[in-house]
Amino acid sequence: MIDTENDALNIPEITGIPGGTTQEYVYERLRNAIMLGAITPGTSLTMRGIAERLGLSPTPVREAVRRLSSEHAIQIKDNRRLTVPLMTSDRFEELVALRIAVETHAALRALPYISDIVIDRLTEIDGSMDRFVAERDSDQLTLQNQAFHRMLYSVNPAQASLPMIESIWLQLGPFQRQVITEVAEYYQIDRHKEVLAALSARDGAALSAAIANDIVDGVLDTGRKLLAAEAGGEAGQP
Amino acid sequence: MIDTENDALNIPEITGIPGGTTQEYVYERLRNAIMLGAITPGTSLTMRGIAERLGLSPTPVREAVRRLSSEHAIQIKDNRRLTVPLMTSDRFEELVALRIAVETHAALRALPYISDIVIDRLTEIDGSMDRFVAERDSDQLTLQNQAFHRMLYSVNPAQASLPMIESIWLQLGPFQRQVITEVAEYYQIDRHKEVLAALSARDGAALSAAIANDIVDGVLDTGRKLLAAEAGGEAGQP
DNA sequence: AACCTAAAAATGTGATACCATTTGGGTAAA
DNA sequence: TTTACCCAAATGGTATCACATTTTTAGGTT
Repeated sequence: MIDTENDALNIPEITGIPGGTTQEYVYERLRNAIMLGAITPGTSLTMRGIAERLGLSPTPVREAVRRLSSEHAIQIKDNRRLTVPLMTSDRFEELVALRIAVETHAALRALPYISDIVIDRLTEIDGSMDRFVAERDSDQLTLQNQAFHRMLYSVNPAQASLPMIESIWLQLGPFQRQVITEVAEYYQIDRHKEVLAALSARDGAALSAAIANDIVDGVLDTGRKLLAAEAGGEAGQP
Repeated sequence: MIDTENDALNIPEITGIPGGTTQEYVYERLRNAIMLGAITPGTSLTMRGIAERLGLSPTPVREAVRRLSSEHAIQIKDNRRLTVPLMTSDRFEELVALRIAVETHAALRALPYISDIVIDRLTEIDGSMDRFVAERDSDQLTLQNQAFHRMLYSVNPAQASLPMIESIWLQLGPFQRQVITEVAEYYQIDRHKEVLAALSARDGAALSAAIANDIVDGVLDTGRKLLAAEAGGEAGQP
């Protein structure tokens, strides 16, 4: 019975959150597992199962699960079963549209605070992404891609939208990774370069368009293909 | 010592969440308290204090507090003290701008699904708001205003932005209520009527503008005045 | 053989107990 | 009077325990 959970939880150990609580550790570990697709959407888990698997008491696990549930990363079904929600075509389109809306907004709000130093750092991250593309390291690619966007939006000192953006990333998570894995070569048409150019020119309209293009090219198009393939090969939804 | 907490927690009893867990009850009750401004921003609370005040064990309280903390409705300071974050001018501007961005987006995504039945229901809610304006019942006014927006966005069956919108409401919460209380008469210039007109005409641009105007008139302008007054009379931030 | 039923195992939830850490206040010294 | 320090009280965190519900299994009935 718990064997299925064993399968779903063979997560790379978190490298060690320094002064964190156990509950934080569980949260980060589950979050990573979801992001990296280590928990196949649809498989059912139990809190006690996770606790036993991690050698912990149910208490901190329950808190972590509830947090993830309130971020819509985990579904608590009516019968006490936990699952990572399956992605449907409608939900996917909605999440991507929302991501574009919020991220272009965040980018525009960050633009007034952009400095050359920040542009340099962003360029650096973008450069490291090129290397990871060459090495086909999709985990690091995902990580650096997120770092790029996060740094851009965080330039705004009153930043309020980042938590929501991260929540969208999490919901799009298992998918986004799959997408990047399958079509890593796309990244050679690097939309981040357009973002950097728009930042240098302090051009809001161009920035907005570049962010939207980055999301569309990086997630939307390929995500649609994947969903279509899934629907063809195997029924994703009953 | 707990007297301060007593002061801050004289919350109207939740009218009874039917089959909910204790943790859910605490969450809803604290959430309401924050929304209605029953917890003065800045006053420090403790988990055990809240638990004792509510006659519960610390366990469900901690879970509820953590959830609220991850929604940025409660701040967990470094010294184990819980506070509702103080509103600053920058943060306020940022939250309102974000609210406009996300809510106009949500409205536009809902527009294709609008039916005459929905318009009727929205009109009904708007009518009840008029009555509450006359009665100066600002709590019900807040509630109905939220119901109006929530119903509009929920027409979209793949809705994904509502949780984020509610999170923004929560962060804006104590403030928003104060605003509505002070300037309830504003609502006679009813922007909701413009929203309804745009919906009837299935006019996206007009809808977007009407939602933005509703937020600007209802929150932004008066919120700015309030912040200015606070800054003048008493230092809100050191 | 199919279906209903009863017993047994397991699950989520909340209270309690225990521990390490922090806080606060009062005493002692300057 | 002020300042440094120390000890008791309180706090957050986790594990364990107890309980009500649910799920699963086994058995018996039609």
